[in-house]
Amino acid sequence: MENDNTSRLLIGSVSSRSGVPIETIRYYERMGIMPDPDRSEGGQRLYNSGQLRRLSFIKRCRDLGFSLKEIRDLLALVEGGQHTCGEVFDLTMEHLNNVRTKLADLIKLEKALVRMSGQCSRGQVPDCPIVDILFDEI
Amino acid sequence: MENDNTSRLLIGSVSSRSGVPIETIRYYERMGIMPDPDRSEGGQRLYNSGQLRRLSFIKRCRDLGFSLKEIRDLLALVEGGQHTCGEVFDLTMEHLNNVRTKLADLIKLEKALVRMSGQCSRGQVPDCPIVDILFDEI
DNA sequence: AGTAATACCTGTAGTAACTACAGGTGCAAG
DNA sequence: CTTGCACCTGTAGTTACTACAGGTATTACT
Repeated sequence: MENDNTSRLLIGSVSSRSGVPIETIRYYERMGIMPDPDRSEGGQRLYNSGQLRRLSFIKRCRDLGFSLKEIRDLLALVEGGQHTCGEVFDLTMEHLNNVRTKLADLIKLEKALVRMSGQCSRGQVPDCPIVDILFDEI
Repeated sequence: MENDNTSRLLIGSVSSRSGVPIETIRYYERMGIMPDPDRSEGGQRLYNSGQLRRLSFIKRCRDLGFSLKEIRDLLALVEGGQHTCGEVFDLTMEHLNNVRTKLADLIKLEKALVRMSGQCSRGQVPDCPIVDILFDEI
C-alpha cells in the first residue's frame, strides 16, 4: 500500500502518474537523463516527488517534440540555477524553427500527394497516373 | 568511360543520376527493395536502365514520405502487373492520411510553443515562465 | 610495365528513442 | 506457503540509413 504518496514511489506508480512507460523510465536512467533513484532492500527503484516532477517535465518536452538532447540542454540550464529567461527562450525558438521546417516540408508533401491523387480516376483499369508520375516524372 | 549510358552503369553513376547515396543503394539491395544487380568480372555492381528507373521511383516515394514498407507494397502491386488504379489510389490515400495526422500534430505543437514563448520576456532574469510551464503545468 | 588515384567491395557498428522479450527476484494477500 | 503481480537485468529488435575499416578493381599516366 502507498501511504506517503510523494516520497517512496515504485516505478509503476511513477509510470502511471507521469504517463511514461516503465521501460522508457529505465531507458532514461541508462541515458543519464533521469538520476539513479534510491533502491529498496530488495533492489526495487524508489522515487521521490522531485524525480516524478523531473520525469513529467521530460514527458511534456517530448510531447512538444524536443529531442532528448534538447531536453538535456534545457535541464542543464535550469538545474545549473544560472539560467536566464533569454537562454531558455533561445532554446525554445530554435526548436520552434525546427518544428516549422518540418511543418513546411509536410505541407509541400501533402500538396504533392493531393495533386497526384487528383489525377487518378480510382478505377478498375490497370493503368494508374499515380504510378506513371512516380515512375516517370524525372 | 561510359558509352552506352543505359545498360552497364556502375553504382556511382546510378547514385549521381538518381540522387540516392551509394551506401543507401547497397542498403536497399540488402533490404530486398532493389534487385541484386549483375556484376563485372571484378565483382562490381552493374545496373541497367530499368534498375535506375526503379531506384528513382523509390527515391521519389521516399521524398513523398512513403516508408520502405509502403514502397515495397506499391512496387509489388505494380510489378505484379495486376494492379488497378483504385488499389494504387487507396495506398496513396492511406499515406496521405498518415501525413495529415502528422501535420495536425505538428500544428498543435507549433501553437503550444508559440503560446509558451509568448509568455517569456526574453530577459536576463533567472525566472522563466517557459520553465515554469514545463515544470508545473500538470 | 609500374604506379598512383579513384571507385568500388564486404562486413560491422553506430544513430534516435524507444520497445519487447527472456529468465529471474520481491513482495503482499489468501 | 504459494500464487500472482510487479519488479529486476541484460540483450536484441525497430526504421532508414550513415560511417567506418580494411581490402580490391579499374583507369590514367609515366
